[in-house]
Order: sequence, then C-alpha cells, then structure tokens
Amino acid sequence: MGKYNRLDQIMDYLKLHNLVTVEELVIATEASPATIRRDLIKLDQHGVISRTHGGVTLNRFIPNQPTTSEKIHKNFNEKQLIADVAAKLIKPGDSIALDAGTTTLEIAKRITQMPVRVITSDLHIALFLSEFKQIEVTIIGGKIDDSSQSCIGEHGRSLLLQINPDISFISCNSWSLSKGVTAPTEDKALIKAGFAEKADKVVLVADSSKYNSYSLFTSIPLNRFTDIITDNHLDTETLQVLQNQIFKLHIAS
Amino acid sequence: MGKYNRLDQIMDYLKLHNLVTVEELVIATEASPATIRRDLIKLDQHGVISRTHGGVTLNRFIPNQPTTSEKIHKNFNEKQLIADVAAKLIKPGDSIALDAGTTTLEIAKRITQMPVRVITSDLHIALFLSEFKQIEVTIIGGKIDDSSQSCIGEHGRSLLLQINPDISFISCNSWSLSKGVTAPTEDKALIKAGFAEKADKVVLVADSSKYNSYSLFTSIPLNRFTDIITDNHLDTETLQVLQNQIFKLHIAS
DNA sequence: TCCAAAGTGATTAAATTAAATCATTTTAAT
DNA sequence: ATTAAAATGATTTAATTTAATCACTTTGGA
Repeated sequence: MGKYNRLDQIMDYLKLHNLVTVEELVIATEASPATIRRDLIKLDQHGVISRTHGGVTLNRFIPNQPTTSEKIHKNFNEKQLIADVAAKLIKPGDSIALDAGTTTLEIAKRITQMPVRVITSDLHIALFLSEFKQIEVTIIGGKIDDSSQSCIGEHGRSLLLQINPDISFISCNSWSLSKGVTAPTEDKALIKAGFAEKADKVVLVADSSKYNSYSLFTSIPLNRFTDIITDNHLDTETLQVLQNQIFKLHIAS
Repeated sequence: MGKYNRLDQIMDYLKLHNLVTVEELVIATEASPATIRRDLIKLDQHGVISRTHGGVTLNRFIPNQPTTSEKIHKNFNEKQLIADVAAKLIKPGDSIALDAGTTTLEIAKRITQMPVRVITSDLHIALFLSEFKQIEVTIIGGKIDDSSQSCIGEHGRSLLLQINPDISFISCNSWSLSKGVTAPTEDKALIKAGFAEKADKVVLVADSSKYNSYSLFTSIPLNRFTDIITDNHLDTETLQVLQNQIFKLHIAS
C-alpha cells in the first residue's frame, strides 16, 4: 500500500492522531524503526513536529519549547521581542483585533491571563485563546485559506467593519514606506484593510526582514498606522525616515 | 508560586506547550516525578490528555487511538458507527454543513480524502479539515462558545442562511419526538436551526442515550429532518414509532 | 554495465522512562 | 489534639526507547 512517500504518510498519520509512537508509525508505514526515527529527525529539523522520548506530535498552533527546529524559524527571536512590546500596549478590559500570523499568535500567548475581548481571523489564535476563560473570542468567519489557516472573504470583512476595537494588531509579509503593507491576494489584502478600518489604535507588527519588499495588492498605507513595532535591524537611514512619519515607531530589542 | 492546584497548573502548561515531558512538569509544578505521573494518570482517565513513554499532550480536536480514556468517553463506539453511516451519504463534490460536536468531528475524519466543500461552526473541525487540500472549508464566524469551541451568534447564522448545502449534519445533546432537537441556550438553538434551514438533506446524528431528554430551547422539530442516524439501543416501541415518521431512520450497528 | 552514494534494516549497548513499593508528610474529621 | 486516610516523595527494579554500528539493498550517473 505504499501509495506515496513515507514522509507524507507520516504527516497524514500525525494529522489524524495527535500523539503518536514510533511503533505506530512503523506499523502504518511498514518501515523499520530506524528509518522512522531518521524521518522524524528530518521532520523535526523542518520544525513541523515535536519529539520526546516516546512520543511524536504535529506542531499545531503552539510554537514549542526550543527544539532542533528553533533556528529554522527565521526571525523567531525578533518576533518574540516585537510581541513583547505589542503586549505591553494592551490593558485589561480592552477589545483587541488580531490579524493572522505567527507574530500575532505570539501576542496572543502573552495575554492569556488578561481579561480582554479578542477578534481574530486566525483559527489557531481563536482555538488557542478560547481555552482561557478570561478571554472572549470572536472569529470573523469565512472561507479558510489553507496556507495561513485563517479566514478570508467578504463575510469576515463585514464583521470587521461592524466592530470598533481599541487596538488592532496587523502583521504582514511585506511592507515599505512607498507601497505600505501589501499582500499576495486581494482577499488577504481586504481582510487586513478591514482590521485597520475601525480600530482606535492601528498597530503594525513586522520584523525588519520584511521591510522594503512588496506583493501585488496594497492593503494599508503606512500612514494609516498609529504605531509600528519592528526590530533593531533596520539601517540607520531607514530608521531616520520612519521616525519622521506620523506613526509612532517602536524598536523592540 | 503554588498559586492554584497542581492539576490546573499542568493543564495550563499543556495549553501553552503542545508536547511535554514529565520532567518539564516537575520543574513547572515543583512536585516529584511520582506525583506528576499520578496526576497524569488521572488526567488520562478523564480523557483530556494523551501519554506515551516520554511525552504528554493535550487532547485537542483529534480523538485519539485507544488509551485508558477510551471507556470514559461514553458512547464512543456508537458515535463511530453513526459517523460511518453518515459518511456514506456524502459524495465527492458535495457541499456539506457540519454542526459542532464530537459525532460531526468523526464524520469529518472520514472525508479527508474526498473533494468536498464543508461549512462548519466548529473550530476543531475547521482547523482539522483545513489541513487537507482536497477540502474547501468555511467557518461561519462569530463569538466562540468556550464549552464547545464553536461559533454562536447572529453573524454566523446569517452565513448559514445564505448557503445551500447538499447535506447538513446536525448533532445534539437531547432529542425527542415531541420536542424535537433542543439546546441549552438560545444562541446554540438558533445556530442549529440555521444548519437545518437551507440544506437539501437535513440529517440528525444522535446516539440513543440522548433520546427522550430535552433542554430549554427547541431548535428543530424532528419532522424537519430528512434522515436520522442513531444506534441500535432504542427500545422496540420507540423504534416502531420513529420508523413511521416522514424521515428515514438509519440504525447504525 | 558498473560503481559510488544514499537509503534502509537489524542488532546491540546505552540512556531514559515508568511502575511498584514503602516511608513520610499532609489533610480532615471527630 | 488525635487518628485514620489520603497524598506525596524517594528508591529500586523493570520496561521501553534511542543511538551507534554495520551489513545489505536500491538508485542514479558515468
């Protein structure tokens, strides 16, 4: 029954089974334990699974304690620092909106003990935060984009236009002074723009490696933001230019 | 720092960390390994975690391979059988709606290789199915009910009223011939009713242990269903009565 | 066709974890 | 305050898993 390669078989098995032993995978793939372990080392290095002595699990929405994969996730530390700064902007009782992404997920991890209301497009964030009873979670709904596992489309956008959060945290894969925040698809651009529409504070959380790149669709011009949080790897001239804009620039370090 | 009881501490740690070792929990709780293991046995028996030799993880949306907890989840086998029958009603290319619940999640697990479109209110189902690229997933959106981790409220209901699925699968905690499907809150009742509104086939999936009980809000009268799938533990008189109704009664066994 | 390289499987030794047992401490009720 | 019961910790033993090594097979060029 070797229908496709073993790594995919392992991944599919993990998608269905949560916590798994090597022995189970041996049976499922009909390979030897040694081979399975070698495969698992690879998958671990790619950062898609977590291992302990007798267990393997898919890395779902919770970025894990340091494993081999830590270095793989680029800008991991930068994102942590940015999230630290972002979380400090939040006060108990606030209504906050969280765009989809790993940086915003890091923000979510920092507010689990704070009574806040959260609106998000991200399935991971929604499911994660819904486990903490101090937090009221709303997901915007719509079609799920499977690369980001978040909601896109008009249905969710209409919800965003109905609400007035205290702070909106928006992440991105590309931003620049001239083109603003851009996104690869119109759907995603519209959702991001929706997040920026009604919020009191509109905060961009984006590490410096994404600066000065852009995608097809402009979503939000930079002057729409009230705050931008980034790391300390921007060059000095860029820094000076950005500091003279109307938004407040936070350098996380 | 023993702020609260150790079981909650362990749970909170698991919520943040995905895959965890006993040693980590020893450090986090400042208890002995033996105590941690005893706690884990309890949590396992409650069915909220999974264990392997060196690993512990929260049971998120994937009901696991047989563990100690298997017997705890009552009617587990019945739900499996019901889901088997339900899945057979689905054809490739169908648009299906899945209410929140463990039985509907079991249905989801059976269609991962089938190209279908799925609308659901359940975060678990949405996140789970979004990992399979043959499947297009839509979540209805709205406030998250933290007991079921699914969407409730008007926003999601409005989406349900806009779509016309081929089949709607609805689960429940209580159903009877006289009162129909009932729910404990108005919000939940409205969502369930939304699922039944526009679908071509409206299918109730409910094990027999829930028959002849009811909650405060009536959601859907039984004669609204085109099919009812239940297990073979109904008594013969009930069976006869139900077989004479307009819906088609499927007995899973 | 042949060969080198990569991948795989089997075996054994080392490391890690779990279970069982018993002593000690804490808890709760009288 | 006393005592029984429950919970916890420590220790030893047993079970399981991993890593390391080597032999074998498959694969893809030359």
